[in-house]
Amino acid sequence: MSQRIPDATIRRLPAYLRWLVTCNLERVTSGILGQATGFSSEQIRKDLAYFGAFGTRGVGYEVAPLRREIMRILQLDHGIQAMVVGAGHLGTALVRYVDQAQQRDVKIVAVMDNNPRVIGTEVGSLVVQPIEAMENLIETLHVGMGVLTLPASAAVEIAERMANVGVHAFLNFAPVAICTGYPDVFVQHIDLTLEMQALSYFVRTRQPHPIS
Amino acid sequence: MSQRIPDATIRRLPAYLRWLVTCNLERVTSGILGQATGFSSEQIRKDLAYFGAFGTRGVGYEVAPLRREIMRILQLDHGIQAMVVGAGHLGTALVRYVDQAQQRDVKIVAVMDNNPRVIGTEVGSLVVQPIEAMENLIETLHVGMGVLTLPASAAVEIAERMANVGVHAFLNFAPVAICTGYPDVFVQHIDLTLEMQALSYFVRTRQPHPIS
DNA sequence: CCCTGTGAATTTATTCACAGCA
DNA sequence: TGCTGTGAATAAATTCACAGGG
Repeated sequence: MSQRIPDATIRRLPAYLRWLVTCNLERVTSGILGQATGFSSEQIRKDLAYFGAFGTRGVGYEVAPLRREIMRILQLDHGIQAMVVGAGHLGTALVRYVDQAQQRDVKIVAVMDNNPRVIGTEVGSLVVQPIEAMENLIETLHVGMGVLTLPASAAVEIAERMANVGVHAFLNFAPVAICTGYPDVFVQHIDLTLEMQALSYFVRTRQPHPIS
Repeated sequence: MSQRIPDATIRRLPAYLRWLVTCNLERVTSGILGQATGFSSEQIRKDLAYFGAFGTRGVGYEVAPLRREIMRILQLDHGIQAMVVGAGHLGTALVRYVDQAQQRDVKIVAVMDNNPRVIGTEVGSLVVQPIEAMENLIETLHVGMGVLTLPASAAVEIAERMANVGVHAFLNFAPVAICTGYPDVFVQHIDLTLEMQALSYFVRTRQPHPIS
């Protein structure tokens, strides 16, 4: 029954989940969910089947239990505390953005910086804390996720320090590869300028489309 | 010689490129480049081999020609103009972030919004323009890439309008699937809250690591 | 001997096709 | 009949293993 769930599936689950919490339906079919999220219906059925038979044949899936199950799988059912390190443009934007998205499952509980001019200023509902307090705050606030929005030069050292006190998961916006010595630390790298460069490959000739 | 270059390779090229422009070396081996960017050396050799034999056996790769070739592949050699639509937290942060990253290859040339209170304000070196001017600006500024940092409700319609006047590539931060009718439009979806949710799967038990 | 280039093997992911149940 | 669940087929990506040139 319980085989390993592929990474690709895990990365799709949050997209399903968001639609499920906003859809205002009691039941849904893989076709509808696929339409809404941009994946194929087979893919969705296969993904959902990894964690048991939730659908009823001929009908579809009950939204509420499906939603609960995805939250359980993603470990969102008891909430995750995240810490943003680096209160520059990106860091502050991220805090405010997540703040206003009203997420209850993943919550940003602290913003750190090492610039004395920034420490103490308000960002959304938080106050920027000095980097020296990092280890203590991670401990007391039960931080399980690190969001790195700082310069490449500092990112590696900070990640190492966070990993040392038990942070296993990172969202890294710094333009550098993070390699803590720990094998079970997971780093998701997002580099906005790299994304744009890769995208540029797909730009090709700039021609107005015929209205089909 | 010229078989199709896989998508996965294209997405890695920008990471190689960034290291190549900052490394201050004349030659580099696949091992060194791999160490620096976090990929395996075999992978790098395979990637680079897709666009011809650039290395010399026993020695490595000449940095300058390799750099030029990657830029050519990614179509970064003649520059790409991008337009950011939505001057909220994320949009403004993105503009300032890319501004200060001093990118010459992908350049943000315009920021649009529909809020009269925001139109006319400065964001980095740009002034926020009204959404009505979008089609005209895309034309006159030769915009080839759209960056969508606006609410889900507006994103689909805006993308459609942009595609109609020839924008083929989108970086979509809005929490919604973009489906223009056009098959050759490429949408890269980035959803920061979804990334954090997927990451939460990897948080598991929060235990300090033993210093190994 | 070192490091590239590349077929072959393997792993991973997606799509197909259809059996089975409401 | 409609939609799920799933093995089988296919495709894509990665890793292995080593031949071959400098």
